[in-house]
Amino acid sequence: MQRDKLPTIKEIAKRLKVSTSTVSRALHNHPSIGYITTYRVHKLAEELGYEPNLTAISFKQRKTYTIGVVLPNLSEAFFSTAISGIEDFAATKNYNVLLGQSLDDPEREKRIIETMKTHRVDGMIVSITKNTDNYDHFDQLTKYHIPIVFFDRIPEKKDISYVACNLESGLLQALNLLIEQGHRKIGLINGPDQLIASNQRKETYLKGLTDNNIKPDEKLMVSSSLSKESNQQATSSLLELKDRPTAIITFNDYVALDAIAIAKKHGLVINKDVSIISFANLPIWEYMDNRPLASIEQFPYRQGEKASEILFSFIESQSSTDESTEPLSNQQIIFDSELIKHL
Amino acid sequence: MQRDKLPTIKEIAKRLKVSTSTVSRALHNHPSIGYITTYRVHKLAEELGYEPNLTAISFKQRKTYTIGVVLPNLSEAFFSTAISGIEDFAATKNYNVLLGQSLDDPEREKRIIETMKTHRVDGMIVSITKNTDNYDHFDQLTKYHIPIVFFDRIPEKKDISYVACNLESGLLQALNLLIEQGHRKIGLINGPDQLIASNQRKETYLKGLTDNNIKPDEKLMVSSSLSKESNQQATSSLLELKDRPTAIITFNDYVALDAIAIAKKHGLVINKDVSIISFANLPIWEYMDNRPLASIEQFPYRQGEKASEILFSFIESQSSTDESTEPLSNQQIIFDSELIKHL
DNA sequence: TTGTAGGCGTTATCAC
DNA sequence: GTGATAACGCCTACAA
Repeated sequence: MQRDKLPTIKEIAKRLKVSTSTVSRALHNHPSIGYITTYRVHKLAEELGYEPNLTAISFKQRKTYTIGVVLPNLSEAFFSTAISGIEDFAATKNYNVLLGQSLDDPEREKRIIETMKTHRVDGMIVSITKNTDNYDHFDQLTKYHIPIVFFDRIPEKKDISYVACNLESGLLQALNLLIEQGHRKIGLINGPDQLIASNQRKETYLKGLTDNNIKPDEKLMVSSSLSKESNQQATSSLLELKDRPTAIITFNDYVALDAIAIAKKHGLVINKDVSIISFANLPIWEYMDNRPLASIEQFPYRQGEKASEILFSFIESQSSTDESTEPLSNQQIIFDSELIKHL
Repeated sequence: MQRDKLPTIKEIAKRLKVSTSTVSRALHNHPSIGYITTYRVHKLAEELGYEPNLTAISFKQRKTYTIGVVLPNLSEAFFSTAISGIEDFAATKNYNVLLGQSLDDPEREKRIIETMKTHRVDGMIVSITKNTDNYDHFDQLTKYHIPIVFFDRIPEKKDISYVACNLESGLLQALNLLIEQGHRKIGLINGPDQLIASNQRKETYLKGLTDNNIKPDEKLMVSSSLSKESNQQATSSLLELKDRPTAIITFNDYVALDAIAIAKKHGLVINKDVSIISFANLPIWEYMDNRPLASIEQFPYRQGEKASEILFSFIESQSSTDESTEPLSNQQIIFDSELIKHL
């Protein structure tokens, strides 16, 4: 009962009184198999409702037709959009996507990577945890020849492939826009110091100001741990300066939400008394009344697509029988962020 | 090079001059294996960095330790939250999650279901497409003894397991709240007629009104295809009635966003001139100035958890060797929605 | 054009 | 306690 056998290649072979290899080849339309045989096999397969057993194929071929995707958090629009891009691309290759959420917990991340490794995924796309500082579990993957493409949150490590977004372009556009509009005191609410993302923002911010002959003011640069309270406090500290900024650039949209709320509490009118520009992760600013002047867009969907594209180039090169081709070298793709104004 | 062999049970056996069966048993701490042997096996396995090959195990055991999850759209907060619940639960069982997005395209849904079937997932959680009207691909799953739990968007079909949310409770609370506040002309912007979800809303709406001795007014009930334009048009049609509603209940938050925008264009003050209540799918109303008075919450995370729980009860009952236990019967769980006021 | 046979890594059923 | 062996479903040299 439990074991009412599903049709297999063997079954078809038996009924047709041919060998399993013939059936296998016929099903793959191997040219060496005669037309009639091929036809009969296909026909019977159809009748029996035969479907190849991928677990057997995976086992035999050492390929699972599955990629693993590990992201910090699916509930962030940035990541859920990215995974759409990944999933779409994988679908075109007839691949499935094994999903894991690290929830920014390095231990959990490690566990996920490991179970995906035992699943023998053909490749992985990973956006690391905020706190990942040990990359051993990633190195382990090379042992299994599992290619990995990092994405957005990438480790500080040489010889890896990744897709990320260059915050510089968008941020410089943002600064230019603000400066054009006459702003001279432009604040920055940055993220935690240990994040690369924070450093990038800070450096570009400094560069953008000095390029425009504005002397950066230490007091205008604050950090937030990205909790709501911290965001609010950072905003307050800026707005309560006796020489308060007339524009603020925030680490991301969530910070912007809190900043906007606090600014309003201070009786300020958004984008009039204080202009806000932030790094995009929300899809619905258009619906909000008090929204940033503009967002620095990072194109998560396209990034996801691109990461998949690179990953599949590895996967496909691996399975190419051509032994002579040398291994593909790592690729680092950096998208330019872009300033999108909210009208 | 390509084939630098990974350590296997066989390798360990050879080195230790024992049989593979001994190694296998030792690794599982089988009681019949001597303490010393067990120890030596574990030690060598560790040294070699042995890791079980799940593809082989899946093949042999007819279990993949993977569940498939098919959702219409990950970029909707409702679903991305739900999948968190599913993923968390699966993780406790050491299961992986194979993800597919149907994007509300029945063809795509069918394809996903099929590839998951060939992957031999141990079970599936599915929220069907808006347009799914053929359930053959689901029936196919029973052939492979793949249990399936439907979730939120469930097919009209007997003998299935599902987890869904009873909209009635929350919607009645919403109506009561509005009526308490003195509203008598309460509009409904519903979704497409063919959706069960729309019918449920409509029926409950009618019931809520009549229970409160308010005679439903056909003109106050409109439908939207859920596109932005359609939402706007539906809202306008309500607001331009000479006897316009003083409160509107919308099909979901996205409709509410459009409705609010249009209401403002009509010069109305939200929740003063016209109160809005909607079915929740957005996480960030708290940041918005013009937000609904309240949302009808459907607890996606908990629903996802519950769906997983049911699914795993099936999965685990299947693998129980006890032949005598009769198959678990289907379960239908219905959560109560709840009205959450936005202060 | 088709068949034979071996093997992928693991577990399970017998034996001993 | 431990070992031999078959089996899971499929693919692929190698033969014929």
